[in-house]
Amino acid sequence: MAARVGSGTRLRSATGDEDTTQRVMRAAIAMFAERGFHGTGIRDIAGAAGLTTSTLYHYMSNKDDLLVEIMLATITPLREAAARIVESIEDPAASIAAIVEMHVWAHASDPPVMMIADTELRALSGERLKKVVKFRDDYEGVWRSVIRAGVRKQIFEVSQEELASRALLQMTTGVAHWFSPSGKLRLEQLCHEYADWSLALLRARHGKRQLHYADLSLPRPDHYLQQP
Amino acid sequence: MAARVGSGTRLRSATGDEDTTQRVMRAAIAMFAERGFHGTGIRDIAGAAGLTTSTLYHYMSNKDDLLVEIMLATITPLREAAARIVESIEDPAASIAAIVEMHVWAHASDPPVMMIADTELRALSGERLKKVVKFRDDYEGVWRSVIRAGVRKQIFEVSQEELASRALLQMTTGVAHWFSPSGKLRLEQLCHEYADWSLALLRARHGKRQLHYADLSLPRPDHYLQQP
DNA sequence: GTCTATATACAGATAGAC
DNA sequence: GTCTATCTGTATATAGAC
Repeated sequence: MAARVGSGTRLRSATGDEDTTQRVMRAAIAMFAERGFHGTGIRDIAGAAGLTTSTLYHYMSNKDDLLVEIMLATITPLREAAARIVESIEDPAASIAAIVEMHVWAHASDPPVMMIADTELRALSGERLKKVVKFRDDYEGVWRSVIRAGVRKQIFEVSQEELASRALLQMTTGVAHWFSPSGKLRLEQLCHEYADWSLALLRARHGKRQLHYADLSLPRPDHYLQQP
Repeated sequence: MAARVGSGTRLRSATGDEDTTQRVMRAAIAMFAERGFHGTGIRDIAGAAGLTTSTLYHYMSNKDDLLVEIMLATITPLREAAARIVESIEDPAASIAAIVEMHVWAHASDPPVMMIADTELRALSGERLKKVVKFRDDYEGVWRSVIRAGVRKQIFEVSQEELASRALLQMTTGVAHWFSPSGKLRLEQLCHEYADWSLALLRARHGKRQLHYADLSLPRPDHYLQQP
């Protein structure tokens, strides 16, 4: 049986045939990112995947579910990586730096899919919307709790913790809107820069000394994104 | 003659009758912000404005031009306010703080229209896109040049000036995506907070002393948005 | 699994009466 | 300036042959 997007199927099936499903996903991602969900027709997706519209419907249940699947497949790895980070790093300053680096890495590595997750929530409604929002809120909750922990331990100094976490999330998510790998900036350097700015914004310090990214020793930005 | 959106007409006509034009604009803004440009039908706009679709076309030339008009009317005041700020404030730290406050004020005061300007560029193409992008780039250019000036005078300390200006813009623009006036946070307090964070991110200092928002004395965040 | 053909609804936009 | 009626194209989705 083929892997069919929607209807609770997973991204990859164990019984072969997932190449086409993957091609459909990537085609939809490219089009949604460029023209938006409502700006993209079912014919556009089919054409980009090299299928007719009827054949396309063999690989997905409908356009809405395809979007949900794309979003969940996008947010889930971020959530898992964030969980691994808070599990393995105690210091809130190092944690938030690692989370920021992971987040920026993911957004710069695949801007189209991240842009969709960032901007197309409004195309959903009802149960579909609820499901995706829950995933996103869980993820953002990790950011908030790390910042709260840092404030409690007097490592960070911000009065509005939730506000600060939103500010950091928006700043870092924005990378997906302009980053292109051809740019002169190396990906790792980009991650370091944003992590350092995040520490500055939170006025991170150990004792009296202001904390910089260079004071920490973290694994590569994509370390926690890798499956264990 | 009525003020007709598109075809180079201005937002307000001198010959009465602009009430309906305004109502059309506000209706379109509300719908575009909620469902997106492509997710909004011409019938939705007409309905929200209390008109039939035919009558709607009496007040606009077409849907694309309506979007362009909304975007230009949104960006223009920001651009003008930013110009007034750099004209009247010499210190780059005070300038960037004032620009951030103005920007956040505008985005929190009217989230829907700012969200549209932020997310619906991809709905445009050709000449229309070029025109709006030029306006936006001009505005963002002011941020960059202020940051550059601060780095030159050794008031700011960032290695990637363009990157920093993008980070600040994205962080502050994000306010439009969640702010609701019913929140417990006062609007002015919000502006101060973001301005302070921006100074922290840029590692602003006068001499050896790190600069905080409280060290500056700026007019109210909306001061420069008012017409002279 | 893939196709041709098509059902059904809705999109943006206009004609022309009043 | 506003309406009713409608044109024309395209949208999502499906039926059913191969």
